[in-house]
Amino acid sequence: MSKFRTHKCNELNKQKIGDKVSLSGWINKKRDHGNLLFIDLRDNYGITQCIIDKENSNFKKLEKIQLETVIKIDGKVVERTNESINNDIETGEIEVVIKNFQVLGECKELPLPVFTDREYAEEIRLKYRFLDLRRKKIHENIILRSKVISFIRNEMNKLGFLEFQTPILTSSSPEGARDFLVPSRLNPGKFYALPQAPQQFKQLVMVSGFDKYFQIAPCFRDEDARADRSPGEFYQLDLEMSFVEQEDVFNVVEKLFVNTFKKFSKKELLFNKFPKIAFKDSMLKYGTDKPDLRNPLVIYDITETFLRDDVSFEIFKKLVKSGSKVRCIVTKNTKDKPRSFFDNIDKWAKEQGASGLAYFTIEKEKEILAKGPVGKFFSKDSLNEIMTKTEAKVGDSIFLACGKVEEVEKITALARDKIGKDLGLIDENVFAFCWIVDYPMYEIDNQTKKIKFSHNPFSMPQGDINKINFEKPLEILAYQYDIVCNGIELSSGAIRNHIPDLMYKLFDVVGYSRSDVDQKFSGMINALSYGAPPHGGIAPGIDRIIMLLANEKNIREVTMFPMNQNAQDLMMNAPSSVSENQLKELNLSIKNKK
RNA sequence: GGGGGUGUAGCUCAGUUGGUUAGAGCGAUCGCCUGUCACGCGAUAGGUCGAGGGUUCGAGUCCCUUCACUCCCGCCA
Repeated sequence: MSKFRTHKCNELNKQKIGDKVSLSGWINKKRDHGNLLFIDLRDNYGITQCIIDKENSNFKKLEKIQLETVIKIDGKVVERTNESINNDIETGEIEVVIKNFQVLGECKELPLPVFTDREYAEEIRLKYRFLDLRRKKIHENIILRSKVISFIRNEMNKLGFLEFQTPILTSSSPEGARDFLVPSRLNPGKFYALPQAPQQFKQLVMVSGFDKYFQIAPCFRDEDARADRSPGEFYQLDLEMSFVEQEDVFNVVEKLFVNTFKKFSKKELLFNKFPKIAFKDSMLKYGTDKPDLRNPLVIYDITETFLRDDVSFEIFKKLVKSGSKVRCIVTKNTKDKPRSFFDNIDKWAKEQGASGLAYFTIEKEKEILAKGPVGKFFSKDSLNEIMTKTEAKVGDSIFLACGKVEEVEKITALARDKIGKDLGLIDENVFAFCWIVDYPMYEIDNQTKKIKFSHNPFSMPQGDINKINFEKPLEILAYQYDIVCNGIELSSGAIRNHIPDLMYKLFDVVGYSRSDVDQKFSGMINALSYGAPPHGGIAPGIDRIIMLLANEKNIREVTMFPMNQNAQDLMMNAPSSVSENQLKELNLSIKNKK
């Protein structure tokens, strides 16, 4: 028997009435009636109400004890009267009459309350994370995280995947995010980099003949944080398979997701078979490559209508002539919405940095006409054209944006979310998964105007590899895919290019010479030259999966010890200064101390 | 790097048009209370109004600068 307890705080019930028991835990709450004291004792498993009265010599001491003190109590289980049963807790039919108690861990005055559902400032939560983590919701989130990871691990094992660890200290890679660097003591002036993902290693695992690999892999990227993006580090379910095509990866991952989400959430899956949307179509219909498919709104391109002579919307017409696009969103049956509904959206769009959203409502009097600030610019025939293109009906409204393709995609994507939410079109009780496929191999870098890899440089281009037209690189598609759920990008993956010659040609397009490639990716390119199997994989983000399952909007709510937005750990005081001696050993000196 | 929001007691927040000694709830301390489960009642302590500067007879409130936290843009193959 344990020195500290005979039962956990969720275990006692009517069957145990009369038993002498010991419990250990935190004092969650006290209710002091002067001559009678209730103590809610909490541990990881639950809460048990303990009770003591003034007849007991321990009464005065317990009355004074701080909340969150860790104590052990010895006592007897007694039945509660019918009126005093508490159905909110598992042990609500009984209580423990305290005989003796012992303080196991004292508690100073609390900097933040543990027993409350109230939200409080992030800063104090992070500094006292160990207290914050005692609170119900986040405590449960972290337990959920453990269970999900354990479930995934088990599923992967069942599917024949082998779990391997790959190095944490590795080399800096020229592509992608900013690296975290670690100075090498034994190699002065040189640095390791923490892996942004075990990308090259997992491919090497395939070349090494292990066939199916996975890992709950820590990934490190020195980029700025967002609500759904931890600064610094996060976890991926990294996986890779040999002798597979895109569909084979899809089948494995889709099953895994369906099983995981059905097991850990009450929400319905909108699609058991995830729809596949080509990148190009997604950009057109949703303005983004991470569409929220819970939202029924769709974006239409009606640029051509603005070339008509009977459309007199001169601002847009002028822009269209200089290459701009007009995209629109149709809202069903909104003709009776108040003017403020439309104006709010226009105002909101301006706050997003767009020039606003024009709108009109289609009505029918003698004939079809458009009402609203820009309605007068449209003829009957032009409206009919728009109605055909967009399947809009009388009574529907149309929100219009005009601009360069990227601008118009961005604002319509945001507007689609905004209008969907405003109109209550989004079902919060479903998960809508989809695959985004057929990513382009390359894109134009907006800053440098040069061509660059749009995703992973190791992806396999689509089509006959002997007939790829390297003269038109922007037209080359890759076997590159993402999983998106409810507008959140959960994973991206690819079938890899395992053919060195092809790799050189693809890198040549972005200006890497053969020797550049040999140098920067020596491990990879060398390995691919010694008999590499065709292979591919994907890497779903664990933290975001847990976010969805826990119904949280912020990744810190599912991360045990997160850093703040400035990548500082307020509890451990990281990052911190180091001694001169440490710097000296590493051959480093700090240039500007501030 | 840029934009928005927030910053008042240990915690969560209120504080009107610039006007007396800056308030409430929770927590803390002290007292009362034997059936609560957000127990109740009474009292006490607790404040660099994030910091600095300015306007003013007078600033928590207005202006400027700055710091911290947060959300977004950039960034994240």
